[in-house]
Amino acid sequence: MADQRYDPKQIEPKWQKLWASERTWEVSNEPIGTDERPKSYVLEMLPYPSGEPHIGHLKNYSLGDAIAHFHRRTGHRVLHPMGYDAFGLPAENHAINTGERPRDSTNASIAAFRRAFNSWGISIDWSRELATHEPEYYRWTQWIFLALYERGLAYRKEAAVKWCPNDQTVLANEQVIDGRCERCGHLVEIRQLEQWFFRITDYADRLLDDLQTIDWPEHVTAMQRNWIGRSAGAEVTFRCDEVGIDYPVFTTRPDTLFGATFFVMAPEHPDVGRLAAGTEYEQQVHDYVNRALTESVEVRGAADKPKTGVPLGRTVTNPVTGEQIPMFVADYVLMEYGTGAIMGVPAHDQRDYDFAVAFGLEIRQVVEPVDGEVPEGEAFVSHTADERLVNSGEFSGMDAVAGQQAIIEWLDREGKGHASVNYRLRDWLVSRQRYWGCPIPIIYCESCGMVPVPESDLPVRLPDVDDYKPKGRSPLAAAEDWVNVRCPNCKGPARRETDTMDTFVDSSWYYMRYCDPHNDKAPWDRHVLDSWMPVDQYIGGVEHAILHLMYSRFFVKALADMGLLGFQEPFKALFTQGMILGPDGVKMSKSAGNVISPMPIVDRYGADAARCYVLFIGPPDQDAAWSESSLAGVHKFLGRLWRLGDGLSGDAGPAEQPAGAEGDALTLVRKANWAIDKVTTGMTGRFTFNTAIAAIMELVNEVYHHLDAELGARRFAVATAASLLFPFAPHLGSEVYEMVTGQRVWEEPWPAADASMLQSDTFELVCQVNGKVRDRVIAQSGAPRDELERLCMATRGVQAHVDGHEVAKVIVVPDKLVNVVVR
RNA sequence: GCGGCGGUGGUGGAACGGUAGACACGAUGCUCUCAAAAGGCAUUGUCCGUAAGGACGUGUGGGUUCGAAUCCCACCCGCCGCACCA
Repeated sequence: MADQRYDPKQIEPKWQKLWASERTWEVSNEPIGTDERPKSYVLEMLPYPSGEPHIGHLKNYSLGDAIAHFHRRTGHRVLHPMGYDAFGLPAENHAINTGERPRDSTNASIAAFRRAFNSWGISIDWSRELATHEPEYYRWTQWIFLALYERGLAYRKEAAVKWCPNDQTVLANEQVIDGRCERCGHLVEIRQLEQWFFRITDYADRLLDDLQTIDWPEHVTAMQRNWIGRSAGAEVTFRCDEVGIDYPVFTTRPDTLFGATFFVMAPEHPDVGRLAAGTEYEQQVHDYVNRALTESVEVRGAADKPKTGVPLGRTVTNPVTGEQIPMFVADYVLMEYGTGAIMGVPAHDQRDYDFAVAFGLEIRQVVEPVDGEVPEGEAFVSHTADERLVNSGEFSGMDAVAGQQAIIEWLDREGKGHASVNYRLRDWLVSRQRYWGCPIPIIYCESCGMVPVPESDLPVRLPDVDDYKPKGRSPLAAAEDWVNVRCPNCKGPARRETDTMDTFVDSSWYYMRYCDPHNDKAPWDRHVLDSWMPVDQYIGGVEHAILHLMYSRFFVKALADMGLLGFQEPFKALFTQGMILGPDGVKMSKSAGNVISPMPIVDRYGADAARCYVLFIGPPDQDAAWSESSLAGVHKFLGRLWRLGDGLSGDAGPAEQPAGAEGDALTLVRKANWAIDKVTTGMTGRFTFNTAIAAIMELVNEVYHHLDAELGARRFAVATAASLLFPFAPHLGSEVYEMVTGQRVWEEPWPAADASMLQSDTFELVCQVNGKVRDRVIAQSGAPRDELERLCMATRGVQAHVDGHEVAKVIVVPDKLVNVVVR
């Protein structure tokens, strides 16, 4: 072979320049003439520009780019854009620490990402690039906020909200992990504050039901189902005659209503003080409530916390038994779920059981298994049709499922309750007391009250400030020139809203802006939007399973209801990539000291090797540890392909499959077609790029083993390898394809496997005795069953194990194996 | 506790119910070379055996089947999400 070497530093910039100057990956919103190719929108989650890109970005965009290239070459008009999720706390904290303005550090990081994407050769339509911190973008974020506001989907309300004392801002429920701030890890406090919310709970049912219409990984839809937390049951009214008030409770087990022997309210319930007033427990209740309110989210929420509580000194009426049952206040009841009060059914709820034991309350069994025992010392919580109601008046004897229905109907007739559904999902808290975010376009007027900024005044620009330090209110509040405005209505003195939006608002619609990125009349033209959306393949990390992916679904549904778009789901298919762990198998982090940066890797081995390696490392949806030696192996493989191409470069010609190939040539032609089939299958569905690349390696190995095969066959095999490799290693794929054929590989259609070449004339017949392989023999493809049986029985290995035994049965699987069953 | 995912050589991982371990890393040997780098070729699940060959092997225990890593049941272990949600 020639003594030249594969040199990515020569090859990669050459192709990058060509693609940039020819704007190869740009796609028009108005296809010219007779372009009737189907559209395909391939999108990776946009990066958050903070510092330099890391190895996870390389994997994310290598995955998406491979899919985009495959779709292009299989006849699609592919939209594959890029942008930056530019607002956010890290840039602001960086500013507090260093004094560097968020805008400057963010723009520097964006430049680093742009450089990286170019040096990796990602096929991006750069004409659609956007960043969420630019007024041209956030003008429309504000516009959407106001559209939600007009329809009552954005509202301001005082509520008990989660507050991070370190970041000095409120957080959405979704941003609190185990009682701690997801960003900084500080314990979160509860504060009673007036804040902005989006009414996502209005969409709970649709967000749940429509999960069935999208092709997402099971674990992600499961997480969303879980998070929405829909429970069906009943609302049942318990009346407190002493004060003359009805207290509804929510229960998923109305069939156990006859077993409700006490009643519990959350410490935050507004009636707790009034109910206890004048009773012997007044002081105790007061103290208990105060203590509960000051407890941290983490302590209060601990599942194994012993049950505590205080009697209220009052009773309510159990609506089915008519009994007076005692009322309590206890912190295991949460104000934010259901009605903030529960019926206590100790026999059939473990928490109620624990409470009843602690307070010596009656435990009354009202459901029993048809056969089997009720467990001792714990609640019997099972709920199936194999269980019967007992001690339940007219409902006794019914099975638990039917009994539940019957009791709901009875409650409905008597006006004491009705079927009801509850959700765990809370409304999305979107306001933040921080600087580096999209300003909320609302003005507070002394006489007109809350006034939306008129559309003609958008965007409300984020002003420059000098002090980013959080002080419990937005740093914007100090920008007096900006804050003080005239009321758009009455022209009187007014003040701007100084909170900014959660950055998840920005990223809830960016994928739509890509479709019509330069529109300055509207966030998008609906016809253009509907022609590209929904995203056909979305690719990103699983860490957004709930936050970004649910907020975006909510946005699309809300905007669809306004007639602004004509689809119900933003992301038709989702792929969640696994993480790349450090060489030690531990998640990469500065503290673990195991961070692998993509830039030196690309510099040393080339972008193609880096891209192929992160795809070859394992199934792309699974985590995998970094291995430099495996990366070197991939680099070696690329060099092997390059040398084959180099060797054929003097004989460049069409890469057609040679007709009538025989011997070595036929072997190569078959292997090439086998690889086409393998790679094509791997590109669809599960994205098994690791095995696709392995198939190309096999093809390349096969060429090395048949270097004497005739030129046409070698050229076909090498060109095919380059063509198949192109989505993973676009520079080398282009280089080798050009060396061998003189053509541009990305302008070639994706190769189609020749079905007649996928099967050979003969095959190796596996000969088993009692399911164990005892021999192998070459047989003609398509040979009849009796012929295969005869061949198998004649082998030495089979005879040795059949000898002296009675043949009970022979199983023949044509073109595969024969299994002789002996006794 | 609820929901989801996983457990295969020294390592990463392959395997429509049909040859377990493709491909790659690592290791060993050979080769090219004055030499090295780089390359090429070969071997490589474990155990017994010089070999032919055999036995054992996909977390554990059962089951279905001519045949199970794959399907079913019961467990064990690990990871992820949710969780005093009534």
